[in-house]
Amino acid sequence: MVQELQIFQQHLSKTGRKVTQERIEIAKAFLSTEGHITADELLQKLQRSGVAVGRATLYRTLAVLCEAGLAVKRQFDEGTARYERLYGHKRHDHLVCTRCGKIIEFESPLIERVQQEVFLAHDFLAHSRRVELYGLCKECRE
Amino acid sequence: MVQELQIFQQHLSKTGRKVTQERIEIAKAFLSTEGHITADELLQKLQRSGVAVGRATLYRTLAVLCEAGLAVKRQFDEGTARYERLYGHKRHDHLVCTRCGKIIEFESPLIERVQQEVFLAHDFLAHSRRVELYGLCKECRE
DNA sequence: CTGCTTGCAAAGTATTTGCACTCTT
DNA sequence: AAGAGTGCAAATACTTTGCAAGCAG
Repeated sequence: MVQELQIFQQHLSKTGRKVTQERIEIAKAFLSTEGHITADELLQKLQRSGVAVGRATLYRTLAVLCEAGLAVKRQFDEGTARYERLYGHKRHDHLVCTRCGKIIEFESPLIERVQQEVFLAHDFLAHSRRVELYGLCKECRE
Repeated sequence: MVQELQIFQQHLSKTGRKVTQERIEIAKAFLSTEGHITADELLQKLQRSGVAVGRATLYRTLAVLCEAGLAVKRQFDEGTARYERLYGHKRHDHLVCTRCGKIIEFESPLIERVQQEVFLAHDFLAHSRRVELYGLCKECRE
């Protein structure tokens, strides 16, 4: 996380932005999170640690984190976006339990191949993908 | 489409709902659409044909169409939901151009297999999936 | 006639933006 | 000191809901 924080600060400077207390606090809170967090959850996490930042600043900083390549914004099938750490994480896809909301990450070399074939077949220049499998986890079936 | 309309009417009756003019008009407009339409696009389509229904009714009817298994609601990476016809359509996935927004449907038996393997490996009961590949189409690269 | 439906307008979410004030650089 | 950044509140975008009036069964 230390390394990510440095990247973040460098990114701020490099893009002519200022390294503010708020941005650092938000970045720290986000970078000490595993999994997939919503803006609101992150705000609550900050408030619990006694840090009070405005919602606007939160959203603005999350956008910068994405820009810096440290986060990705994802829309699962709720109405709300979730943010996921990117740095040092392997490319992966998601398995989601439709009852309890649990999200499991998985990797599949086979999907990589399918992806390439489809892009090739339709003459697309690959950019990214989103693969989500929805089902019921073991616990939720009991 | 005739068949789908019948299914819709049956579903309405079966669930103790009324077969109203509005519902029929909305269903007709939706079922005569190929591809992936937003609520707003559908509303405009209706207005162009001289049918004036309220937004609320539109949303309510789309929900019933989904319930009846004739439509699916999908969130692509915009903020807006899109509705897709389901009846008689093969299971497929989507290839999306990030510049022009074009959506191409494709099928891949290989993905079916990957899906089953992942569900098995994590002991999930399969429900559905969402696979979207994002890239630049040929036209948008020129 | 009963009560589900409709359309309007108001309320909800999630996120963005304008603006006066504050803090990095 | 200059101007980017902050928080608030208002604005936006999409969707849902309460309610009085309308229409299907």
